[in-house]
Amino acid sequence: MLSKKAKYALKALLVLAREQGHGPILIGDLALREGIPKKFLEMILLELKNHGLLQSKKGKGGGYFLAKPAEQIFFGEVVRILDGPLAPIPCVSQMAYMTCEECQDEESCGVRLVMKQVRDAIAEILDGTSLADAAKRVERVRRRKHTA
Amino acid sequence: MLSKKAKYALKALLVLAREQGHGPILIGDLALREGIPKKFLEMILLELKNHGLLQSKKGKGGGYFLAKPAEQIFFGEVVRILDGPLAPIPCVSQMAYMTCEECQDEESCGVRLVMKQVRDAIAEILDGTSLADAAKRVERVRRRKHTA
DNA sequence: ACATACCCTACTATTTCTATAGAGTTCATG
DNA sequence: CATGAACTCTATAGAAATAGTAGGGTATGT
Repeated sequence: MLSKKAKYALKALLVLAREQGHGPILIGDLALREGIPKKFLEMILLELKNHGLLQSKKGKGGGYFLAKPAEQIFFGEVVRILDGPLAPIPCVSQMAYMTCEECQDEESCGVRLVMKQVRDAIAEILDGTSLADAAKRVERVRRRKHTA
Repeated sequence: MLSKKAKYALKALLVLAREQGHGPILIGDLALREGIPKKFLEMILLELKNHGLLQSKKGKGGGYFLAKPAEQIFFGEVVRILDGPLAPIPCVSQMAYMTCEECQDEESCGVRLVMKQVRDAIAEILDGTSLADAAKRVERVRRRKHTA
């Protein structure tokens, strides 16, 4: 399950991706535009900044902007920062592996075998999709809708 | 994230799948064998029974056994019973769809587009893997390990 | 009758999630 | 250099979910 934190983060990042190059954007604007509680979003963006995904400018004319091109920020990275490992179970996590205490033989655990497959499928999608990719797909949907 | 409940359930079911046809198995035996708190497992198995995956017999010589062939019980079903929808976000869930209140236009939401992909990938794996499938894979690993 | 073993409800402790509050810091501008 | 805009950071708090525990009830084989 994706937390609201991660969902809000991704929504805000997608706006920032779209507006990239047009100068900093206010937290308040992002919050208003995406229907996110402002104070909550403040915390989230700060965390993303501290992990190097965003940069900010204080004072008048300030705001947030992407620290790197939208092509280089992936969904997987964002989710890992805010929600932790992608793996559905710690014994198949790449970034936060932990054995199950109750497991007799991890290698031949049926649950683990299947959950490993799930982890890999999730990781392939989320680590293979950048903000730019998602933004492009959104554009395509919007255009199709508009034309129809 | 898979809850311990679902993990324990799947572990117990895999044992029952393996022992299918050899009569009922005691909760206590399952608990001991898989390192699961007995009372907790009791609750879990009951829930699975109430959803039609298991049958039971009371009194001496009693215990639990699968209600249908291991080929017809899928990981997806078990996880849905114990943890709810597979979808990482309610707006892409098949069984428990809910709109995000804050979303302006769901159809062109980038987060949703990507999470839909994730849901489908998870569902394909979990709804495509039966207890029998997993048991077979476990057997294969064990044999390989033994031979080597 | 009696022991065995599942059935069921309720409760509790801990943790996680979703925020909110409020004071502090930096910066542009007049 | 004062002022206000805007981000920074820590602490706190209420609600919900998670992971169990307790304890009695019910059916069954001998």
